[in-house]
Amino acid sequence: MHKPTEAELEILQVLWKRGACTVREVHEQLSQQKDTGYTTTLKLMQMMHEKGILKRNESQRSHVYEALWQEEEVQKSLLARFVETAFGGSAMKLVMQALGNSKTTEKELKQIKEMINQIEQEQQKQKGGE
Amino acid sequence: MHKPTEAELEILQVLWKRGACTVREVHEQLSQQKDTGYTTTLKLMQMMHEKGILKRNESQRSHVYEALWQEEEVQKSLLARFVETAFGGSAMKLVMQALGNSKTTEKELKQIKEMINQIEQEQQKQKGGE
DNA sequence: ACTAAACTACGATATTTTTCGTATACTTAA
DNA sequence: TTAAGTATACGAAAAATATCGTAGTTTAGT
Repeated sequence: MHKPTEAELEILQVLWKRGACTVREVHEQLSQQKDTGYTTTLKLMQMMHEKGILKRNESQRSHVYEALWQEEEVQKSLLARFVETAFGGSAMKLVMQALGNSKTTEKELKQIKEMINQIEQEQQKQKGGE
Repeated sequence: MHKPTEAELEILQVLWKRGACTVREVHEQLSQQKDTGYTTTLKLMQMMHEKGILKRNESQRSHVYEALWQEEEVQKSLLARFVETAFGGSAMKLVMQALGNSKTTEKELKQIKEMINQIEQEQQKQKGGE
Protein backbone atom coordinates (compact mmCIF):
# COMPACT_ATOMS: atom_id res chain seq x y z
CA MET A 1 0.00 0.00 0.00
CA HIS A 2 1.11 3.51 -0.75
CA LYS A 3 1.20 6.39 1.65
CA PRO A 4 -1.58 8.91 1.15
CA THR A 5 -0.53 12.56 1.01
CA GLU A 6 -1.73 14.99 3.64
CA ALA A 7 -4.52 16.29 1.46
CA GLU A 8 -5.58 12.78 0.60
CA LEU A 9 -5.60 11.82 4.24
CA GLU A 10 -7.92 14.68 5.06
CA ILE A 11 -10.34 13.40 2.49
CA LEU A 12 -10.05 9.87 3.75
CA GLN A 13 -10.84 11.07 7.25
CA VAL A 14 -14.10 12.56 6.05
CA LEU A 15 -15.06 9.43 4.17
CA TRP A 16 -14.15 7.18 7.07
CA LYS A 17 -16.25 9.21 9.39
CA ARG A 18 -19.28 9.76 7.21
CA GLY A 19 -19.18 6.86 4.80
CA ALA A 20 -19.82 7.29 1.08
CA CYS A 21 -20.07 10.93 0.05
CA THR A 22 -20.30 13.19 -2.93
CA VAL A 23 -17.53 15.64 -3.64
CA ARG A 24 -19.84 18.39 -2.48
CA GLU A 25 -20.31 16.80 0.91
CA VAL A 26 -16.63 16.18 1.41
CA HIS A 27 -15.82 19.68 0.32
CA GLU A 28 -18.40 21.11 2.67
CA GLN A 29 -16.59 19.42 5.54
CA LEU A 30 -13.10 20.33 4.45
CA SER A 31 -13.94 23.95 3.85
CA GLN A 32 -14.85 24.20 7.50
CA GLN A 33 -11.33 23.28 8.49
CA LYS A 34 -9.45 25.07 5.77
CA ASP A 35 -9.80 27.49 2.94
CA THR A 36 -9.99 25.54 -0.27
CA GLY A 37 -11.80 25.58 -3.59
CA TYR A 38 -14.38 23.10 -4.72
CA THR A 39 -12.50 22.05 -7.82
CA THR A 40 -9.43 21.37 -5.74
CA THR A 41 -11.32 18.83 -3.70
CA LEU A 42 -12.87 17.45 -6.86
CA LYS A 43 -9.53 17.03 -8.54
CA LEU A 44 -8.01 15.38 -5.51
CA MET A 45 -10.84 12.89 -5.27
CA GLN A 46 -10.62 12.16 -8.97
CA MET A 47 -6.94 11.44 -8.61
CA MET A 48 -7.55 9.27 -5.60
CA HIS A 49 -10.03 7.33 -7.64
CA GLU A 50 -7.49 6.88 -10.41
CA LYS A 51 -4.97 5.64 -7.91
CA GLY A 52 -7.41 3.15 -6.49
CA ILE A 53 -7.75 4.81 -3.10
CA LEU A 54 -11.43 5.54 -3.64
CA LYS A 55 -14.10 3.81 -5.58
CA ARG A 56 -16.88 5.77 -7.13
CA ASN A 57 -20.42 5.21 -8.12
CA GLU A 58 -21.34 7.13 -11.25
CA SER A 59 -24.97 6.12 -11.44
CA GLN A 60 -26.01 9.52 -10.13
CA ARG A 61 -25.02 12.76 -11.68
CA SER A 62 -23.16 13.60 -8.52
CA HIS A 63 -20.73 10.77 -8.25
CA VAL A 64 -20.53 9.10 -4.89
CA TYR A 65 -17.13 8.23 -3.54
CA GLU A 66 -16.16 5.70 -0.93
CA ALA A 67 -12.83 4.83 0.66
CA LEU A 68 -11.25 1.63 -0.58
CA TRP A 69 -8.33 1.91 1.79
CA GLN A 70 -9.54 0.93 5.22
CA GLU A 71 -9.01 3.17 8.19
CA GLU A 72 -7.15 0.78 10.44
CA GLU A 73 -4.86 -0.48 7.72
CA VAL A 74 -3.82 2.98 6.68
CA GLN A 75 -3.34 3.99 10.28
CA LYS A 76 -1.23 0.96 10.93
CA SER A 77 1.01 1.65 7.98
CA LEU A 78 1.29 5.34 8.72
CA LEU A 79 2.01 4.65 12.34
CA ALA A 80 4.82 2.25 11.52
CA ARG A 81 6.40 4.81 9.28
CA PHE A 82 5.90 7.56 11.80
CA VAL A 83 7.47 5.63 14.64
CA GLU A 84 10.43 5.09 12.38
CA THR A 85 10.94 8.61 11.09
CA ALA A 86 9.88 10.64 14.10
CA PHE A 87 10.74 8.38 17.03
CA GLY A 88 13.76 6.57 15.68
CA GLY A 89 11.85 3.30 15.80
CA SER A 90 10.85 3.39 19.45
CA ALA A 91 7.13 2.73 19.78
CA MET A 92 7.60 2.89 23.51
CA LYS A 93 8.77 6.48 23.39
CA LEU A 94 5.84 7.37 21.23
CA VAL A 95 3.34 5.79 23.57
CA MET A 96 4.81 7.52 26.58
CA GLN A 97 4.71 10.87 24.88
CA ALA A 98 1.21 10.36 23.63
CA LEU A 99 0.02 9.47 27.11
CA GLY A 100 1.87 12.37 28.64
CA ASN A 101 0.63 14.99 26.24
CA SER A 102 -2.99 14.06 25.84
CA LYS A 103 -5.68 14.32 28.41
CA THR A 104 -6.85 10.77 28.54
CA THR A 105 -9.87 9.93 30.62
CA GLU A 106 -9.81 7.48 33.51
CA LYS A 107 -11.86 5.02 31.56
CA GLU A 108 -9.49 5.14 28.66
CA LEU A 109 -6.49 4.67 30.90
CA LYS A 110 -8.16 1.63 32.33
CA GLN A 111 -8.72 0.26 28.87
CA ILE A 112 -5.11 0.72 28.03
CA LYS A 113 -4.05 -1.04 31.20
CA GLU A 114 -6.32 -3.91 30.33
CA MET A 115 -4.76 -4.13 26.93
CA ILE A 116 -1.32 -4.20 28.45
CA ASN A 117 -2.38 -6.97 30.79
CA GLN A 118 -3.57 -8.96 27.84
CA ILE A 119 -0.32 -8.48 26.03
CA GLU A 120 1.57 -9.53 29.11
CA GLN A 121 -0.50 -12.67 29.37
CA GLU A 122 0.21 -13.48 25.75
CA GLN A 123 3.88 -13.05 26.44
CA GLN A 124 3.69 -15.36 29.45
CA LYS A 125 2.04 -18.02 27.35
CA GLN A 126 4.69 -17.58 24.73
CA LYS A 127 7.35 -18.10 27.34
CA GLY A 128 5.79 -21.23 28.68
CA GLY A 129 5.50 -22.73 25.23
CA GLU A 130 9.16 -22.35 24.40
CA MET B 1 7.96 25.98 15.33
CA HIS B 2 7.66 24.76 11.79
CA LYS B 3 7.27 21.18 10.73
CA PRO B 4 10.44 19.63 9.36
CA THR B 5 10.11 17.82 6.04
CA GLU B 6 10.80 14.10 5.83
CA ALA B 7 14.32 14.62 4.57
CA GLU B 8 14.99 17.15 7.27
CA LEU B 9 13.69 14.81 9.90
CA GLU B 10 16.07 12.10 8.77
CA ILE B 11 18.95 14.49 9.27
CA LEU B 12 17.66 15.56 12.65
CA GLN B 13 17.50 11.92 13.69
CA VAL B 14 21.16 11.47 12.94
CA LEU B 15 22.13 14.63 14.79
CA TRP B 16 19.97 13.76 17.77
CA LYS B 17 21.54 10.37 18.00
CA ARG B 18 25.16 11.29 17.42
CA GLY B 19 25.34 14.92 18.47
CA ALA B 20 27.21 17.53 16.46
CA CYS B 21 28.38 16.20 13.10
CA THR B 22 29.94 17.27 9.84
CA VAL B 23 28.00 16.89 6.63
CA ARG B 24 30.26 14.00 5.76
CA GLU B 25 29.34 12.13 8.92
CA VAL B 26 25.64 12.70 8.50
CA HIS B 27 25.81 11.69 4.88
CA GLU B 28 27.73 8.54 5.75
CA GLN B 29 24.83 7.52 7.99
CA LEU B 30 22.08 8.46 5.59
CA SER B 31 23.67 6.70 2.67
CA GLN B 32 23.39 3.49 4.61
CA GLN B 33 19.64 3.82 4.72
CA LYS B 34 19.07 5.29 1.30
CA ASP B 35 20.70 6.10 -1.97
CA THR B 36 21.56 9.76 -1.97
CA GLY B 37 24.31 12.08 -3.12
CA TYR B 38 26.65 14.01 -0.88
CA THR B 39 25.70 17.42 -2.22
CA THR B 40 22.06 16.64 -1.57
CA THR B 41 22.75 16.16 2.09
CA LEU B 42 24.97 19.22 2.08
CA LYS B 43 22.30 21.38 0.54
CA LEU B 44 19.66 20.15 2.91
CA MET B 45 21.79 20.91 5.92
CA GLN B 46 22.66 24.34 4.55
CA MET B 47 18.98 25.08 4.11
CA MET B 48 18.21 23.81 7.57
CA HIS B 49 20.86 26.14 8.88
CA GLU B 50 19.30 29.07 7.03
CA LYS B 51 15.93 28.16 8.47
CA GLY B 52 17.35 28.06 11.97
CA ILE B 53 16.87 24.35 12.47
CA LEU B 54 20.58 23.72 12.79
CA LYS B 55 23.41 25.84 14.02
CA ARG B 56 26.84 25.49 12.57
CA ASN B 57 30.36 25.98 13.65
CA GLU B 58 32.54 27.22 10.81
CA SER B 59 35.81 27.33 12.69
CA GLN B 60 36.93 24.15 10.95
CA ARG B 61 37.06 23.73 7.23
CA SER B 62 34.45 21.01 7.58
CA HIS B 63 31.62 22.84 9.22
CA VAL B 64 30.09 21.15 12.20
CA TYR B 65 26.32 21.14 12.50
CA GLU B 66 24.16 20.67 15.55
CA ALA B 67 20.41 20.47 15.99
CA LEU B 68 18.78 23.56 17.42
CA TRP B 69 15.37 22.00 17.45
CA GLN B 70 15.23 19.62 20.36
CA GLU B 71 14.15 16.05 19.91
CA GLU B 72 11.29 15.94 22.37
CA GLU B 73 9.82 19.22 21.26
CA VAL B 74 9.76 18.24 17.64
CA GLN B 75 8.34 14.86 18.49
CA LYS B 76 5.66 16.44 20.58
CA SER B 77 4.62 18.77 17.82
CA LEU B 78 4.75 16.09 15.14
CA LEU B 79 2.82 13.73 17.33
CA ALA B 80 0.05 16.24 17.94
CA ARG B 81 -0.29 16.81 14.24
CA PHE B 82 -0.14 13.12 13.49
CA VAL B 83 -2.83 12.23 15.99
CA GLU B 84 -4.97 14.84 14.34
CA THR B 85 -4.46 13.93 10.69
CA ALA B 86 -4.07 10.18 10.96
CA PHE B 87 -6.18 9.28 13.97
CA GLY B 88 -8.86 11.91 13.78
CA GLY B 89 -7.68 13.36 17.07
CA SER B 90 -7.87 10.22 19.17
CA ALA B 91 -4.61 9.72 21.04
CA MET B 92 -6.18 6.72 22.68
CA LYS B 93 -6.64 4.94 19.37
CA LEU B 94 -3.09 5.66 18.46
CA VAL B 95 -1.74 4.28 21.70
CA MET B 96 -3.77 1.12 21.41
CA GLN B 97 -2.59 0.54 17.87
CA ALA B 98 1.00 1.26 18.73
CA LEU B 99 0.88 -1.22 21.59
CA GLY B 100 -0.85 -3.80 19.48
CA ASN B 101 1.48 -3.58 16.53
CA SER B 102 4.84 -3.32 18.22
CA LYS B 103 6.64 -5.98 20.17
CA THR B 104 7.11 -4.23 23.43
CA THR B 105 9.19 -5.92 26.11
CA GLU B 106 7.84 -6.81 29.53
CA LYS B 107 9.95 -4.16 31.12
CA GLU B 108 8.62 -1.51 28.81
CA LEU B 109 5.05 -2.57 29.41
CA LYS B 110 5.71 -2.25 33.10
CA GLN B 111 7.06 1.25 32.61
CA ILE B 112 3.99 2.24 30.68
CA LYS B 113 1.75 0.88 33.40
CA GLU B 114 3.66 2.85 35.95
CA MET B 115 3.20 5.96 33.93
CA ILE B 116 -0.51 5.33 33.69
CA ASN B 117 -0.67 4.87 37.44
CA GLN B 118 1.02 8.18 37.91
CA ILE B 119 -1.38 9.89 35.58
CA GLU B 120 -4.29 8.32 37.43
CA GLN B 121 -2.94 9.58 40.72
CA GLU B 122 -2.62 13.07 39.30
CA GLN B 123 -6.19 12.86 38.18
CA GLN B 124 -7.31 11.75 41.62
CA LYS B 125 -5.53 14.66 43.20
CA GLN B 126 -7.15 16.97 40.71
CA LYS B 127 -10.51 15.60 41.63
CA GLY B 128 -9.98 16.09 45.34
CA GLY B 129 -8.87 19.65 44.85
CA GLU B 130 -11.95 20.70 42.95
C1' DA C 1 -37.60 27.06 -24.18
C1' DC C 2 -34.44 29.73 -21.42
C1' DT C 3 -31.60 30.66 -17.53
C1' DA C 4 -29.25 29.81 -13.35
C1' DA C 5 -27.14 26.45 -10.59
C1' DA C 6 -24.43 22.46 -9.94
C1' DC C 7 -21.39 18.77 -11.97
C1' DT C 8 -17.43 16.63 -14.17
C1' DA C 9 -13.26 16.74 -16.95
C1' DC C 10 -9.00 18.50 -17.77
C1' DG C 11 -5.10 21.33 -18.69
C1' DA C 12 -2.17 24.49 -16.71
C1' DT C 13 0.04 26.77 -13.07
C1' DA C 14 1.79 27.30 -8.38
C1' DT C 15 4.13 25.56 -4.48
C1' DT C 16 6.92 22.63 -1.93
C1' DT C 17 10.47 19.44 -1.52
C1' DT C 18 14.37 16.95 -3.21
C1' DT C 19 18.27 16.19 -6.03
C1' DC C 20 22.40 17.19 -8.26
C1' DG C 21 26.01 19.34 -11.40
C1' DT C 22 29.48 22.62 -11.54
C1' DA C 23 32.49 26.27 -9.99
C1' DT C 24 35.74 27.29 -6.77
C1' DA C 25 38.71 27.08 -2.75
C1' DC C 26 41.54 24.75 0.70
C1' DT C 27 44.61 20.81 2.16
C1' DT C 28 47.85 17.34 1.79
C1' DA C 29 51.25 14.47 0.04
C1' DA C 30 54.42 13.25 -3.43
C1' DT D 1 54.30 23.11 -7.26
C1' DT D 2 51.21 20.11 -8.91
C1' DA D 3 47.70 16.66 -8.64
C1' DA D 4 44.25 14.34 -6.03
C1' DG D 5 41.03 14.61 -2.55
C1' DT D 6 37.62 16.97 0.04
C1' DA D 7 35.01 21.17 1.21
C1' DT D 8 31.41 24.83 0.48
C1' DA D 9 28.30 27.66 -2.34
C1' DC D 10 24.84 28.06 -5.46
C1' DG D 11 21.80 27.83 -9.36
C1' DA D 12 18.85 25.12 -11.55
C1' DA D 13 16.31 21.07 -12.70
C1' DA D 14 13.33 17.32 -11.29
C1' DA D 15 9.71 15.36 -8.73
C1' DA D 16 5.91 15.45 -5.85
C1' DT D 17 1.78 17.97 -4.27
C1' DA D 18 -1.79 21.09 -4.38
C1' DT D 19 -4.67 24.62 -6.55
C1' DC D 20 -7.64 26.56 -9.73
C1' DG D 21 -9.85 28.46 -14.08
C1' DT D 22 -12.48 27.28 -17.84
C1' DA D 23 -15.21 24.57 -20.95
C1' DG D 24 -18.86 21.77 -21.64
C1' DT D 25 -23.03 18.97 -19.64
C1' DT D 26 -26.92 18.06 -17.11
C1' DT D 27 -30.67 19.46 -14.07
C1' DA D 28 -34.30 22.20 -12.21
C1' DG D 29 -37.08 26.08 -11.87
C1' DT D 30 -39.76 29.56 -14.27
